[in-house]
Formats: sequence, C-alpha cells, structure tokens
Amino acid sequence: MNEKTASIRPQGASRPTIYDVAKQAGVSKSLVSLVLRGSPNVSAERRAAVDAAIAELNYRPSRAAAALAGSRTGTIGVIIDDYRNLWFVDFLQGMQEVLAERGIRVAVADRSFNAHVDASPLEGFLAMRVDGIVVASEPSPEMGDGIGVPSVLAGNRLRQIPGADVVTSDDKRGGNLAADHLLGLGHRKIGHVTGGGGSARERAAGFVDALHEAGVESVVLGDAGTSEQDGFHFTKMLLQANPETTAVFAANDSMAMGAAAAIRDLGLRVPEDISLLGYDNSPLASSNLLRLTTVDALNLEVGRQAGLALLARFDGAEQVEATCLVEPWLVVRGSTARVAS
Amino acid sequence: MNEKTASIRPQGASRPTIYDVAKQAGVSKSLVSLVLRGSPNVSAERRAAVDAAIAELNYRPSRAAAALAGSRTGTIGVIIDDYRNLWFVDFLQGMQEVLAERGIRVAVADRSFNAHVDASPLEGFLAMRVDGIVVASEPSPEMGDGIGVPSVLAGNRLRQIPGADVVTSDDKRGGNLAADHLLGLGHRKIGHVTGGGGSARERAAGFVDALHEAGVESVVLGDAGTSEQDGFHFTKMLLQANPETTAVFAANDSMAMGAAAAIRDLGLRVPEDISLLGYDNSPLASSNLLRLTTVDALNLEVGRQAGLALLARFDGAEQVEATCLVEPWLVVRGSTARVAS
DNA sequence: CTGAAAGCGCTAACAT
DNA sequence: ATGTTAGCGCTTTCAG
Repeated sequence: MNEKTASIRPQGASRPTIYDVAKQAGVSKSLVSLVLRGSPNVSAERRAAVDAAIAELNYRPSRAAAALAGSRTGTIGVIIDDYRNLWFVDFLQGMQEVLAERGIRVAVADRSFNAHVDASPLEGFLAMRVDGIVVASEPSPEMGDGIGVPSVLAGNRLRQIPGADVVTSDDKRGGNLAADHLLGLGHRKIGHVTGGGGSARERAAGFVDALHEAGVESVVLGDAGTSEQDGFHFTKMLLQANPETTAVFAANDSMAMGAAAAIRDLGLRVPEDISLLGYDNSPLASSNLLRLTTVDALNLEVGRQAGLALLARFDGAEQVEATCLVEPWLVVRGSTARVAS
Repeated sequence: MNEKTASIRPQGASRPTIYDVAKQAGVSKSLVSLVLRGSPNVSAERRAAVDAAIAELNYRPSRAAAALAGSRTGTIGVIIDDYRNLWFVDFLQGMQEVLAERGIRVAVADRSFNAHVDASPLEGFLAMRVDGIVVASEPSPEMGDGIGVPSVLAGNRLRQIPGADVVTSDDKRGGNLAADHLLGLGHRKIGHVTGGGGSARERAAGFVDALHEAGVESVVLGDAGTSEQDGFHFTKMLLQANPETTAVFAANDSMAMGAAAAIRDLGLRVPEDISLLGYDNSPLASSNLLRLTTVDALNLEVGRQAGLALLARFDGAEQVEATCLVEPWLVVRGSTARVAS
C-alpha cells in the first residue's frame, strides 16, 4: 500500500481515531493526546513518530470528543447585532490577536443566527458549552440575570449584564473630539444627526457638552435608526429648518453618507458650505467619494481589551464588572474646513 | 426549595444532564432523548412531564455529547472570503431559510478565521465534524482533491472542487443585462472597470459579448482588486484616455462608488455626462448619494439553491457536480440616462 | 411505547 | 516520561 492509498479512507471505514494514531506510531493513546495538546513532557522522537502517524492517517481530532471529555471547549462565542454593521470586523480581529496566543477559538453569531434551531444565539453558544461569551450587541432580556459563563459586554449599551465586564470605545470622548475640531475651525452654527443606540447617545452627549462649554448651542435631530436613509432624512430636515448651519456631525459614517446626499440635494457643497463629520472611520469614510473627516473608535483595540478581559476572568480574576474605556482618535480628511468668514 | 432556587445551580455543581431530567420527570434517559429530538412515539403526558423537567432544571442538551454519540452534528459550515463583502449576508439568509426546516444549523468562518488555532477554516469545520460544507469563496489549494463531506461551491470561481455542486448567480447574463440597458439608452462609447475574480470575469465576458454583438466596442480596464479605490483609479484612467466615453459599467457597487468619485473629480456629472452602472444591488446602490442603477444577483435565491443542493446530497442524490444558475435582475435607479444627443 | 446497556473519541487523574 | 483506567453526556440498538 503506497502513501496515496493510505491517506484515502475506503467507503464505509470510519475516520481514524486517537487509537489508530497510537497504534501506527507505536505508542499509547494518552501519549498521542499529550502531543495533540503540546505537552512539554514528550520526547522529541515520540513526538515525531506521532506527528508522522497523524499525517499518514490524515487524522483530525474530534472537537466533540475533546469538548465532552475535557473541562473546556477552548471556544468563546461572540454575539453581534448585524453582519452589516462592520465595526465588528476590526473588533473580532483584535480579539483573535489576543486569544490566539492561548489557542482559543472564536465563534460568531448574529442576532437572527440559526433562529429556527436555537432559541437565541446565546442559547446556541451555551449548548455548545463555550468557555466565555462576548456580547457585542444590545443585551437581550434573557441576559438580565447574567450569563452562566465569563462574559464581557462590548460597546456602549443601554443595559448592562450582571457579572459582565464592559469594554468600549469612549464615545463621549469621541463626541468631544468632534466638537473641538469643529469649534477650532470656527464653526458656531452646528447640527448633529444621531440615532437611538447606547453609542449614539454617548456621542451626542459628548458633542453637545463640549459645544455647550464653549457657549455654542447645537441642533440635535434623530430617531432610533442610524442608517444612510436616516442620515439623509434628518440632515435635510435640519438644514431646511436651520439654513444658517455651517457644520453637521453624524453619529456614524453611514449617516454621514446620507447627510452628504442631503447637502448635495439642497444645492450645497462639502466642505465649502457645510463641514461634514462622521464617526467610525469605516471604508466609507476613506472612500474617494466622501473623504470624510471622522472619529476612529479604534475597534481593533477595543477587541484586544475585550479579549484580555475575558482571559483575566479565565485566570480567576474576581474584579466585579470592570469597565475599560478605549480612547478614540480623530481622522481629518477633506470633508471639514474652516468656516467661511 | 422554591422554584427560584431550583433553577440556580450552586457553586461547584455541574450542569444538569439528561439523567437529572429523566429522574425529575420520572422517566428513563432514552425517553428524554426521544423528546429532545421530537420523536412522534412519545405520549403527550410524558412529553409534558419531560418539558416541565427541562424548564425546571434549566437543562440544555450538550451539543458535544450529541455529536459524539450521534451520526451527524446537524451543522454545516460556510466558508466566506471576507466579512466586508456583504453579498454573503443575503446568501446566508437564503441558506438558513431552507436548512431551518430540517433543523440544520449553520456556522460561518472567513478565510483568516481562527487562523492561529486551525490550519484553515476547512480544517476547523472538519474537526467539528460538520455534515456539509459550503465554499462561498475562491477554493483553496487544499480543496483540490475534494472535501470529504457533501459540499457545494457558491459563486463563479476560477477553480472547481471535485465532487462539489456549483450554485451561482448567472454573472454572464448579468453582464448582458447591463449592456442591453446601456445600448437601449443609446450609449455607444462605453467603458467597463473590472476585477480579478471569477464573478468579475463572467460579468465582463457577458458585457463585452453583448456589446460586441451589437457592433459596439468597449474599453475594459482593471486588475486584481475590486475595491472602491480600484474603481476610482481605473475609471479615472479610462475616462482620461477615452474622453468620448458616455457610460461606465463597474463590476460591483463599491467600484461604482469609486467610479462616481473619479467622474466627479474630472468635472463630469452622473448621469448627465456619464451613465454609471453597478452590480450587486448593495446598500451602497440604494443610498441617496448614489441612487445607482445596478444588477441584482439575487443572492438570497442563490443561498436557497445552495441549501437545496446540500439537502439533495444529504438525501443521497448522486448527481455529479450539478450546476445551478440563478437569473440576475436589473434594478434601474437614477445613475443611468439616455445619452445626450 | 419504554427501559437497559453499550459505546462515540477523547481527556485527566492516576499509576508506573 | 509513558501507559492505564475511568468516565464526559448523549444516541442507539435491542429487549421488554
């Protein structure tokens, strides 16, 4: 039997198990298990023999068996709101950077994920026996009594989760940055279009507070939504009701895109007539079409901190509901300019 | 002990098992298992007793144990390219619609997912013992010999996977639609900015073929990338080299957004000077800023068909590498207009 | 329709 | 440093 046929399992034969690997390598099953989990207490030659056998048999450890026998699954679940809200992409990458070093896997689910099979993404993850949960969306009612496993809540939210740490970008500070930037450019007639979430609320508060401190009043408009359509609608209303406005701050880049459309439709130009400021530093902001000045929430760093918070819990840290605030950053592009004198 | 305390597990106590449920309900373990999987051979009263016990104990079946003992995991894996390519969102929803009826769960991974833990997303899914795999990205070399489980390849790709069915939107037909629309509006000097993937290649072929058949030659520009930046860059080049151009077709909506920026930067207007056509019918296309005429690939339907193909394989269909083509649809918005006479 | 018994493939505590 | 022995919590025959 040559190498090729050895790696092809004939019809009906079941997958190779840790047993087969042990036999092939001439060692015991537990030695194979040790090699699999990278134990240092294995001689180099034995390890080599096991690795060779694994390759030869095309062996793949069964996650189910490992999960059942072991005390941990090595997997943490991340619950996001909507795949279309791309902030989670950087967040996830930051988390993985931190968790990868400990060999921890990440699983993602959005709110409606497998809705017809599991009662909720949380139920799904708990049935999976994840070692921890990151809630990167508004907490659902079922989380009201806490989650049974180490958990962190990511982002500014309207509710908290008992027992969960909170890691978030400092949205209020981001609002400050936006206000300071516009004030520094000489703007005094400023509007803000916002939405209904916890982040939007904080951003608005930081923005309005900073303006107020400078003795500048602002017009704030918005509803629950934070889409491009909402940005379009409310910016149009805002500019029609306040024609003297020289700058608009939107709660996120999508809303800023809508704002840009509203501004254009009213026959005005960015930034000559209206300075436009977004939030998130999404691909939209760096697009050639918008070249948007925006606040970068540094979601990569938020993800890292969320990962670290979870690891601290795994290591037995008992700090109760710690909060970690990541400093946002202003990215200046071409959509803001000194106010026309 | 009241109900409240009964549902709270004291420190150190392990999760309730099927055993505890059986005892609580006064039945055997296997009866509980039958109830769990919705067997019809269970009397209504016994079922009620079991359900009550499950609720009382806050019992959650262990997926790991079920997977290990059973013959299937009830989970299929979907491998996508990048979370930022939002076409997968509709695709996923279509799949879930179809798979939900059979109680099948879906797990998603992008190319770099858990890269430091698993060798590849495919490895990760196989270790998880998924029942099937949907590859919604360009196949990786490791798939060259086929995947050991039922699999379907979604989208137009440069390579195939032995043994996998193919389900895709008919991108060539979409290219035809785009060309016919522009020809119908009287355009004769037409440019196309494209990218390197299998879909882009098909779209370009369909577009160029249809124009050619009408006796119209087109200028096609592009490289590997399909981002907004690429659309910007190549549209700029195209229009500078061919100032007589009256219409531009972009391989996707992001590229079209870049094209819109290039057109604006050259002092031209959409659609008065240049008609602009995108592809995907993404949120970008329906934005107020672009109001883009675009081709809708009907990814929801593609997802449904992919789910059905997988189910057919599960049911033992032996059709070898069937191909399913979904008809795309043109969505007309404000970015295209009759050519100026 | 129901109960008893035998594993699924692994980990972990224990012996060597 | 390596082998032995119990299970992990469920599904699945097989008898009642």
